[in-house]
Amino acid sequence: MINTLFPYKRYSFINDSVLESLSEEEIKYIEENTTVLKLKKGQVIFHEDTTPMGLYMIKEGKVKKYAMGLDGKEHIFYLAKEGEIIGHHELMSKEPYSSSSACLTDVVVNLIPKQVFFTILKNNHDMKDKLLKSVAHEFGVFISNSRILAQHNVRERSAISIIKLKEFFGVGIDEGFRISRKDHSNIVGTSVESLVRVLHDFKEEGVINIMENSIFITNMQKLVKICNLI
Amino acid sequence: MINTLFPYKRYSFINDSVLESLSEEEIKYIEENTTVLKLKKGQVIFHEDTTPMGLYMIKEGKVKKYAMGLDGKEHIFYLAKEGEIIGHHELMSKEPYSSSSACLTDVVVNLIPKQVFFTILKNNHDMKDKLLKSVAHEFGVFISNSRILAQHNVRERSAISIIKLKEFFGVGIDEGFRISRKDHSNIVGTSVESLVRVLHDFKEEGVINIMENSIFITNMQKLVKICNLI
DNA sequence: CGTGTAATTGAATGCAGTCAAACGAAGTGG
DNA sequence: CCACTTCGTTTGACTGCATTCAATTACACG
Repeated sequence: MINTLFPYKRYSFINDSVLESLSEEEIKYIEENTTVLKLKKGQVIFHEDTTPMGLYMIKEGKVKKYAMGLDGKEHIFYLAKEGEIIGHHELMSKEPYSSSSACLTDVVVNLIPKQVFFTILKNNHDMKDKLLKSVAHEFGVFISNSRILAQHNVRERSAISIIKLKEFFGVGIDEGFRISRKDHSNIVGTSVESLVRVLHDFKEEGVINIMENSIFITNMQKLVKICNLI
Repeated sequence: MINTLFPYKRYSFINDSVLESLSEEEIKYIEENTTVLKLKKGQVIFHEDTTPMGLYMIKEGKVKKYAMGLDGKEHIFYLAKEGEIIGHHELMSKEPYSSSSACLTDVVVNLIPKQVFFTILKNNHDMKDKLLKSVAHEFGVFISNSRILAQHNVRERSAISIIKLKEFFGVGIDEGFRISRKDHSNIVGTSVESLVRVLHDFKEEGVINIMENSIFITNMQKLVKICNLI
């Protein structure tokens, strides 16, 4: 709802929580069987191609989901934050992780062992429905992302990323967000240098401002126009 | 299982059927409430941004799922064939279609009205599980596709597409498959001209052959190498 | 204060897209 | 049956966006 000009929902990283359907009892059961992990910025939560141990609930911090490229370059396709769960796709499809997850900030996660997860899922059909709905929704978001990657140039993708990141970091008006150029360029799907050049242009054009490495949007309307969406 | 050198499963279009869990009774119920549609090559099954009416079961033929780009160019991200269902994501997420579907060949589909689908889903938890598993699996495939698009060049993506298409069309050794350059280029994510040039190169290098517009793989090992995967 | 990492800027290369035109196949109507 | 049209495919030439390599500047941290 940040901006009615931007087709927000379909392009957003944001996902509804599927954990609302849990009863008091189930929450208690989960809490008793959960391991709390405190992770530092940069640490990997799980690695691509490994076997899922359970489900991760993010309690604090921001997380990136990415796939490793040939040259060691990361392809970041999803950002998750407090309240979201990660690793549920692979748990459900009973396949190895198709991607890796790592911490963008210091993070606190709860690891729910897979037996616990499946026990709850077995009885809680409401949660099953929510999961189904959630995954199906993410699918639509993913299609949008994929299309953006295929059909927009670096300048447009960068503009889109800035709006999505502002929303993701949940910053208000007159607030900026901070992300490394490397992570940012891996979200946009370009090189660090190309991103830097585009950011430079945006600054010159008066659509953003960069202070202490934080990005501030100064002209949202113009930025949305640059996205060239719809 | 076409070729052990190619990391087949994770990149394939192929998806398990979720319809196996249906009982005799349920199949009868579906058949009584189903509309059979006969569609010509090129016809659209459903349009992006419209409201789902139901679920489509493909009885005969091949179907492309795609999203429209700015310039009217299609971005094809999934191919489906006999036995598969399409439109289930949007039905489950209760959102408008996030993509369009059209016929690559003449097609026969069964349209199962959404009430019928939901009635069955309500009682058949096994099918719900299978759907969940299916969508979660497709998600992994999708991540792979997205990564390929982001990190491989046109030559590599073309090679990958040829192997996937051979598998999709289910042709044996010494058999070719036929697809228009336009559709093919929209799968690869490039222009028609660029694809043609790459195909020309592949032919000269002896990895494929083109006869009567059908593509034959003549040196799979070399083709896999060109993919530059893993 | 020095050292390593991140960010920025410059220069050069090349991949792939666009535009334009030729060619081939298939279908239409006179 | 042939001229005509239309559509799909192919090839050529040109252009430009974005990557890569290289060098410099800014910044964080011990």
